[in-house]
Amino acid sequence: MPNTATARAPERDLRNQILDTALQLFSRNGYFNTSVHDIRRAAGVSIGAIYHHFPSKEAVAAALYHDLVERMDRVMVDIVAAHRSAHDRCRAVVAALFELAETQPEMMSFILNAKHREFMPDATPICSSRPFERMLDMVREGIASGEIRQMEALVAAPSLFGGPLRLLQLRLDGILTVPLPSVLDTAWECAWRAVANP
Amino acid sequence: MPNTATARAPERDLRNQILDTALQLFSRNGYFNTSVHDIRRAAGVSIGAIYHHFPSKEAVAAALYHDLVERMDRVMVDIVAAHRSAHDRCRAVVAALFELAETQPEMMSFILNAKHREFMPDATPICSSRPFERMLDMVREGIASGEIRQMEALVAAPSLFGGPLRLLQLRLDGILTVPLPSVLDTAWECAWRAVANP
DNA sequence: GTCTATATTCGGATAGAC
DNA sequence: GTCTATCCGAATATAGAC
Repeated sequence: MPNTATARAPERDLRNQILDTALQLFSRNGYFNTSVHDIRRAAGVSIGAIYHHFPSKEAVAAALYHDLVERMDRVMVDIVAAHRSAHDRCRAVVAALFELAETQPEMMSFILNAKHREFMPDATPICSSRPFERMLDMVREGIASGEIRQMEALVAAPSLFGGPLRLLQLRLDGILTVPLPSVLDTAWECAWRAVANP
Repeated sequence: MPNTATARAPERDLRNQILDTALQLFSRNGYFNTSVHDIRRAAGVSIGAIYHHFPSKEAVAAALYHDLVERMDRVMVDIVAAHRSAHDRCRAVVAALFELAETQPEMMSFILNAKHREFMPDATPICSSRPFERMLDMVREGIASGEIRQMEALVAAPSLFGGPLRLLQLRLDGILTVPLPSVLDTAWECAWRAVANP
């Protein structure tokens, strides 16, 4: 039955097309300022198609959130595999975040700005998600190895990543007009000095 | 005419009562998850009273935003007047923010979390507001005086305040369970090391 | 100036054809 | 599986009494 093969590809394409469009609109206008009809129009699909693939508008946002967090997590896993020291791992994280913010600003905007508690039933703070947990683990190991000064990991982690993340926000908001990678060295030097063992 | 005196006080009370209630609901449930009827019920006033004092729900949020930014700005002005060096000023800012986050978490949550672009016509990024401009100015002066290392002020400022702000966020989200002032010394040491001239 | 009741718009979700 | 047309509830804002 060739129809299954021919049907499956567009089916998946359609779902991704809906998700891609929703990401753009959500990150640009916000979840509540985006109606399902807006998604329908921008994606060039029908309402029925959206409600065939997702049970509700909320589910679209939830699926999007899930996918993006998973992608972020894969980035973290790759970094842990590629580097050994806490210093190198954390620097790679900042570099990757900066790179992603330039190449996929909608994704970063959605993950960082979206208040998921506002449109998702299970109030999952973004900082409790797995990629952020992995960043916290990197810091913990850095403290254990002596690379990072002795202190609460819950204080060290935001002290290390808070600056770069804030900078990223400024970039997404259009306040910072130069590409993030061009300030990576300076930003990282500041971030690392904040917690490094002298 | 005594009625003007007796009427003016409750009139102003009512407006403030609406704003206080709106702040609580907005910061707890978000702007879009809060209906005017919710405000009406929680504030114990009528719909008519709300629409007498404000032309729209959006205007309630805008007035709230304006008031809170103004209060933040007064805090900054006082700090600038009370301290001389960039180090002391910036530390006082972080201390004040930590203190405010404990005593008035709704206010801080609204200012930091609310995506004002989503419900305010004039898309004013929070970082362009005057209190944040003043923080940037403190950093600029620190760079000029040599207290802070030579670098772009737009990189130094988030590097300095990003950590504390991130920590503040963790506290508001309930991830950090200890009061912020108890970690002020550690957090500030990290923040200042990030940018300080050695 | 404050209230109640109501109008109008709008968006999420469904039904049923194809 | 995808579409069009439609329903229903909710939320903002208004009208008009007191």
